Amino acid sequence: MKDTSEAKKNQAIQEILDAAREVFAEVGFAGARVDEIARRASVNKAMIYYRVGNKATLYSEVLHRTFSGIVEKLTHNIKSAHTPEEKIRTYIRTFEQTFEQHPHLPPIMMREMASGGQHMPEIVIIGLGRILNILMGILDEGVRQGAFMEAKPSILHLMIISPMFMRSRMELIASRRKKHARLLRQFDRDQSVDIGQEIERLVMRAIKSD
Amino acid sequence: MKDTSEAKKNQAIQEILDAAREVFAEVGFAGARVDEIARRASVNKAMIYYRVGNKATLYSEVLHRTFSGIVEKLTHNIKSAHTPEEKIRTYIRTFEQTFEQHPHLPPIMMREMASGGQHMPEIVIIGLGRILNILMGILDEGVRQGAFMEAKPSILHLMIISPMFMRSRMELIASRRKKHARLLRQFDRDQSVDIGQEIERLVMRAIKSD
Amino acid sequence: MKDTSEAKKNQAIQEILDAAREVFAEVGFAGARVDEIARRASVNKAMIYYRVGNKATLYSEVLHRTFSGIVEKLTHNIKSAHTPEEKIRTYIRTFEQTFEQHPHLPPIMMREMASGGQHMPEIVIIGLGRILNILMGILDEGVRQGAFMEAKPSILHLMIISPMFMRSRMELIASRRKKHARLLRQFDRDQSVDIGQEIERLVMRAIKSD
Amino acid sequence: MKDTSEAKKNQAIQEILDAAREVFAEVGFAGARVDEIARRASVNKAMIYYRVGNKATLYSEVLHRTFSGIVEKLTHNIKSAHTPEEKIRTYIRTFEQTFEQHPHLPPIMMREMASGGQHMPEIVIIGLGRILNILMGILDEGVRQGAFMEAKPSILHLMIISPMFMRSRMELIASRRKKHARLLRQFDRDQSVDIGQEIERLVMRAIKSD
DNA sequence: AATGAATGAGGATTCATTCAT
DNA sequence: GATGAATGAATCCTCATTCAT
Repeated sequence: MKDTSEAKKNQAIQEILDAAREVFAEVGFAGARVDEIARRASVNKAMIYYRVGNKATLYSEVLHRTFSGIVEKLTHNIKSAHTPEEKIRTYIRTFEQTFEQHPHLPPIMMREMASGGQHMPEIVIIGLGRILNILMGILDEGVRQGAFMEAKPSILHLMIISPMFMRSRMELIASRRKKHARLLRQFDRDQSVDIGQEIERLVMRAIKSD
Repeated sequence: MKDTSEAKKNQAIQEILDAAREVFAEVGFAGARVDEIARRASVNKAMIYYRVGNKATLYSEVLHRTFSGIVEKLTHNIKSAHTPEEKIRTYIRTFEQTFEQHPHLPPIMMREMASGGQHMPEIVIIGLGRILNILMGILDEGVRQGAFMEAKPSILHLMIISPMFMRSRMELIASRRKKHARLLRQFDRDQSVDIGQEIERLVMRAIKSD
Repeated sequence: MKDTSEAKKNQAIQEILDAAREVFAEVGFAGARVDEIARRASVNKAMIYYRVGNKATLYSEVLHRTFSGIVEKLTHNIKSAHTPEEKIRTYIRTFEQTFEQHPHLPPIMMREMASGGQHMPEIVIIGLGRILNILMGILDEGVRQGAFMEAKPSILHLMIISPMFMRSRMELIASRRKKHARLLRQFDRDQSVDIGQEIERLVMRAIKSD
Repeated sequence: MKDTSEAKKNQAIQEILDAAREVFAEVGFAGARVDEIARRASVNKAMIYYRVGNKATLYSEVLHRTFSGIVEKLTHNIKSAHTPEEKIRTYIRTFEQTFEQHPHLPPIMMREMASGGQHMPEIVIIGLGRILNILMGILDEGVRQGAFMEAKPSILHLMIISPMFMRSRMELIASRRKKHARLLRQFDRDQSVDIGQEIERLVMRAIKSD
């Protein structure tokens, strides 16, 4: 009995947060309407306040859930890689998979960055620090082994991550602007390529020692 | 007389658009308040409607002005470069300079991308096409001359542009979160480096033929 | 068995009404929150509706219990007094004691008066009539015996009762406004005096025949 | 031109504040509806926010205006009185007149007192201090001249003021409860008397030295 | 009997936009 | 032409009350 009601409650919360995530991803915090979130979650608007809280709480909760687990996944995946090169490839592919599985993450993150991370919970900042630490570790290891040239981890990180962010959005734009199909032909041609693969290829060439 | 009033009128419009650009850059379209724009432009709110139009018009106008001229500048700069390598370097540096001169451009662009380019005027899409064409031209030329490996222009473009977008935001976040200074130490260490230079170095290594 | 459950039920009702009285005294009917009452009574909110009824019922019930018994107590106390003077003194002291024992009564009464007695149950009006009748009886007796001057019972009643109401509130205000301690020094000096005693003294002087 | 618009603006503010005062007097802060205030002021609801501010500001403004000027009026009136006895009479009559002219004052004040003066602006507290100072001065003067007995000013003040507060409410209740006319006969009989006069009579007897 | 869940009906406040002069 | 005034339409949030078990 208790299990059922507990589960039902959690499901309601989950549905609310899913809807919220969707809406925040589409239109951002300021553009989001609590009514719309309620509609998509198929719950009464007051339910949102009852279960989760106000719009700001809703947003924090979404951010929190959106970014949690990434570092753990990354750490875990990299453990199975042995050489620095393999680790970099894993690094890239892990992010690629993450964004594929969580397509709402890039727009939310991009908007957060655009607004100077005003709502970004501490944990995300800390997570970012840990991610960069991991990358730095890999790069240092590679340099020590004579496999890599030196490279600035934060910039390399951005060269890996942000094209993926942008790419997912480019595809959305292209799909919405049939009218500009011809203009975006170049993109379309490239769309066939796996972005992760291309980034991997270029990054490896960029950092491998000669 | 007419000149004076015409000039005054244009100056008012300019001030409105400058204020609008600032506000849109900071908080996005949905977060922007017409009152705030009026306040920053030191004009009466009704003046905005009288001279420019409603919020949506204001935004289009800002987008239009924000992205105009970029292609021309790029084309012009690249003309002075001779080898494909020099042209790529110019390509990178031109964007770097553009973002330095127009710091509001990255947040606006990022939000636009996040929202699927809903408000993006046609001219921006077209401009993007032209930019990619330029890059494609340089790459093809490089390949023909045996200087470059093949590379997907759209992804390469994103690897150049988007780290610059993100980087400017990272700095903002770091400056606002003194508390996380230690966590962002890695960034700080890198902040001393010129991002354009590092991107240039990595990109050149990535695409140069062995 | 039945006794226990009956007792438990009554205790729940009592706790609800105590909490309600407290809340209504603090913030009035419109300001009271059913949630808050439930919280203070340590019962489930639905319990209030189940056991007592809606907010209005809750309030009537509180008013009813708050004012019940006063007339009886007054009648009873005055029975032990013999001379009109003693009776007046008893009248004053009985109210003083009542307000000491039921500190929530003055604020509730004051708000009721402020709102024109909209929620005042009939019984309170009737009780007031009886109280005034008692006072009138005492005064008439005193006049007949040559002990008192004539005086309007309703005004005399107010001169006795309402300063007590106000005084209890003044003390609350003074205790909350440490900042104005100096300004309220006059009050503080007087706070040491027993208000009942001072009222008694003044009232007796006012009505005693020369 | 400017005069007209300025006057019109002030009139709008005045009408809003008048309506607010009325509503706050009737149902208190928590019970007041901004919609209702707008309706009574015959202005658009947004106008209230534009001209005055939110509900809390509205209330402060009302309190401020309600209590301002009382001390000045009292001081002024008492200046024309010469003997301490005359001064006390003037004291009483001034309050009586004030409450007659501002019938909304008692309910607002009573509710404020009931709620522990939470919204009471500093100026009201200060004003109260000044009023008590005045009364204390009169009493001291009377005692020095051998005209008065000693009496606690704060209690005497309450014996003067609070019956007036209550009396005005009693009349309202009686007028609303035709049903209890018979029960309130005692009041009705007294209603013919001027309360100020009766208070004056009783207070003078109470404090005059024998 | 008891209670966690759910919600309709407000209620305060905001804001883009228009009006009137 | 320029602007203070005015407002309708949201939009967030609350709260008394009812429901379902």
